[in-house]
Amino acid sequence: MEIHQNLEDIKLCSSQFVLAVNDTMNVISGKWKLPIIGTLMFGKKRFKDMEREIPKINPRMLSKELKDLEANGIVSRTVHNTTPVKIEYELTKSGKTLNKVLDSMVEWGLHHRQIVLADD
Amino acid sequence: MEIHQNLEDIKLCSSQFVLAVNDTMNVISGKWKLPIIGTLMFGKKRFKDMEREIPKINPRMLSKELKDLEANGIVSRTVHNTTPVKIEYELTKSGKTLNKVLDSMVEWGLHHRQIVLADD
DNA sequence: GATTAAACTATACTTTTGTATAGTGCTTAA
DNA sequence: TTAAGCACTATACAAAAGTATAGTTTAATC
Repeated sequence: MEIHQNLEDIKLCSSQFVLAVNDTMNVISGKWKLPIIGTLMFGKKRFKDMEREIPKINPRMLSKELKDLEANGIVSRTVHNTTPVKIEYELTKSGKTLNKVLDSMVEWGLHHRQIVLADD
Repeated sequence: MEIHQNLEDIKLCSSQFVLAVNDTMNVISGKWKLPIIGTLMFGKKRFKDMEREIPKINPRMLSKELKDLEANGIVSRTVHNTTPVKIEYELTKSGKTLNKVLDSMVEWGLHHRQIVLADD
């Protein structure tokens, strides 16, 4: 009986892990999410700034992805009550902690490149 | 002059980082890559085993993704000279080290969930 | 008064990704 | 000898993701 309970615990735990990985994947997958998160790592930005800084992105995609990132709690959008209004996007706390994931990806990517080159 | 050289170094370095992240993303993105890598984390598997273990995957996708992962040096395919032939897939060294990336994703995902739930 | 800038939105389209379903060639077990 | 298992492949299709291009609204600038 106890063994079964533990098995259930393990299943529950590993399914939590799967959910967590999926959450992370959803946040960073797609062609433009990482470039956007990347520029915001250097600080607040306005829409037009990002359009200029991210090569080849178009406003439709930028708008769509920013909404997505906002809905997922990665980016916050602030409207400043000036005339004309100034709108700024920045990473949330959660958004900033994504750098740990990115770091592990940089590390793996560099390491993997070395191995692949060594094999040829 | 030296300052310029350093700036160039920084650009070169950060572009290496971007390439590394992209490599990692390419390896894990798509609907089926992580489920496949996930089952192989528990050891060698045959095609049919994986088809059974990964819910809802179809053989076309499994075949396609395995080829992709093999081409990227994440999975190796071994043909055993028995009759009938037995084919086994397993993670390469590089494939196994992906667990570090996955761990960071689990950690971020769990953490992010807590924050999102706390905000509601 | 015309032009420019910010912050987007709308429409139509192409490409990529994934699904559904059936079929092939080989081998062994009933 | 018929059926069933393995390791896939083939074809057609649907859905998701991304692109191209133009247009809107509000305000500031020349």
